[in-house]
Amino acid sequence: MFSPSAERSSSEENHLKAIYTLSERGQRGVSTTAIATHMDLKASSVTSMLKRLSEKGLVEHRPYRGAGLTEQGLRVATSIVRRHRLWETFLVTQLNYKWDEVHELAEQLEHVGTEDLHDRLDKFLDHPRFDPHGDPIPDQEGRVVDMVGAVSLTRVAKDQLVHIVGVRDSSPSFLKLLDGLGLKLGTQLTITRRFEYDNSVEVSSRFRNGLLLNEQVSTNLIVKII
Amino acid sequence: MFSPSAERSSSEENHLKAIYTLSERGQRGVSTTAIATHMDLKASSVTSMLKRLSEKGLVEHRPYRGAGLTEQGLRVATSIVRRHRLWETFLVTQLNYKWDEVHELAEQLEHVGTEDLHDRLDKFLDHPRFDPHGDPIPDQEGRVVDMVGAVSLTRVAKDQLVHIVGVRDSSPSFLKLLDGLGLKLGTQLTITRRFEYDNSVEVSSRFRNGLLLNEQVSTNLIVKII
DNA sequence: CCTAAGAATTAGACGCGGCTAAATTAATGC
DNA sequence: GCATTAATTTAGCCGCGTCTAATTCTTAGG
Repeated sequence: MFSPSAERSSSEENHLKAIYTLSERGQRGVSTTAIATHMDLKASSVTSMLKRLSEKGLVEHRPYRGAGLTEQGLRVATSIVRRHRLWETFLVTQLNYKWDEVHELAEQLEHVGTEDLHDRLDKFLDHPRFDPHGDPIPDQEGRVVDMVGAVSLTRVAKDQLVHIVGVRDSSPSFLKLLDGLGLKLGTQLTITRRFEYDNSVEVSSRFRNGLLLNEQVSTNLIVKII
Repeated sequence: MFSPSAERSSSEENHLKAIYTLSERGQRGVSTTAIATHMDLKASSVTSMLKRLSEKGLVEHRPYRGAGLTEQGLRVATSIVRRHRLWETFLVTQLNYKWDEVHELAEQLEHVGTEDLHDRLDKFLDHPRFDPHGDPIPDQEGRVVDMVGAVSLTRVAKDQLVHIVGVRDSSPSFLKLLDGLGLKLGTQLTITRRFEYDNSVEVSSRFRNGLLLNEQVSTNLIVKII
């Protein structure tokens, strides 16, 4: 019921991921050069890979005009991004790597094993919605927390009603802290006061008023305006 | 201070591992055919790899006479075995895989990343001495717990007299169970029957006959042939 | 001590995934 | 609307890691 799991090489998966990444900000039709630059390859190498991915039905390539992911290609790319972010989360939260040390490793681990492995890893990590860098982790169906309009709590104006959609720091200690404060995904709150002195904020939720959050905490809370 | 970490491919590492494995039971000088059979490759492929590994100083290859690991090759091979068994332990104890599902995955994971990653994984797992199959896990220096001939009870032949020298699972609940069964370090026993159905075994000790141990228990019992 | 069987190596091919250089197409400026 | 330039593709090469087929070495039997 999922990706036909036709054998894919690491390089193929990396190309799909690159197209995925580049088409997020940019428009449809990612240029060969853009992919090549992004992956530190020569354009000619990308062209031949696009041809192969096109034959596999993962990419739609109109020569000289750019490439985009097919429905199927999008599913694969999303899965790879998910794997990457899950491994980064694992490395940081379980193996005590620093957030800036994990990219290369995750880059390798993401190509190993089956979907099942990553579903188990996801479960083991308790279904994190954000990786250590604050990027959203797609779920099994490829859905991502809708980040449009999602910002760090520090960015929100006074009296604006928001709800928590994620955290930027998924360390157990931070999550434990939030737990202790009664803050969880979905909690609705408002900034009632801001203190310039240390950039701390006072927030109120339905359950609790006058909760003081220091800058570190508010920075790591991702919220969305309702 | 460790392996010069010259880039090694997965295939190179797998060849080293094969030579390592095959020279354990066998004598020095592993034949090309033995390696090829073990790895499901053609002999000619092995020959060319031996040549490459020889040039890298990891293998000593006397054409037509067989191959063996150099000092350096042995270090690398031991490291790969360590990585493999650590990943198997991780997959079983943390991701709830069954012991018979993890080999292929570990086979891939073992080639990823640095020594540091595996040292961290080792620490995370609390320095396990045995993998889920009861095979010993080499430490950072490549040393294996001094238990020549020590294996998981599951590996022991019927009617072979053994004694318990360790456990792989040192959780209170498991130790309590062993206590209840009258099994402790030093207890001598023999497998009297094996049941293919669920891989359980029936054992007899001096104090007790016809004790049925399920797979989980026998796997976690490390014994030594007397 | 010679030879035939079998093991091992060498020779030559191929696909992958990269590269360089040449050819081609699209786009831009005038 | 045409020429120049920039982007892209095509052609052809290379190393890795595999294979098959041909060749060479070792060895065991007689």
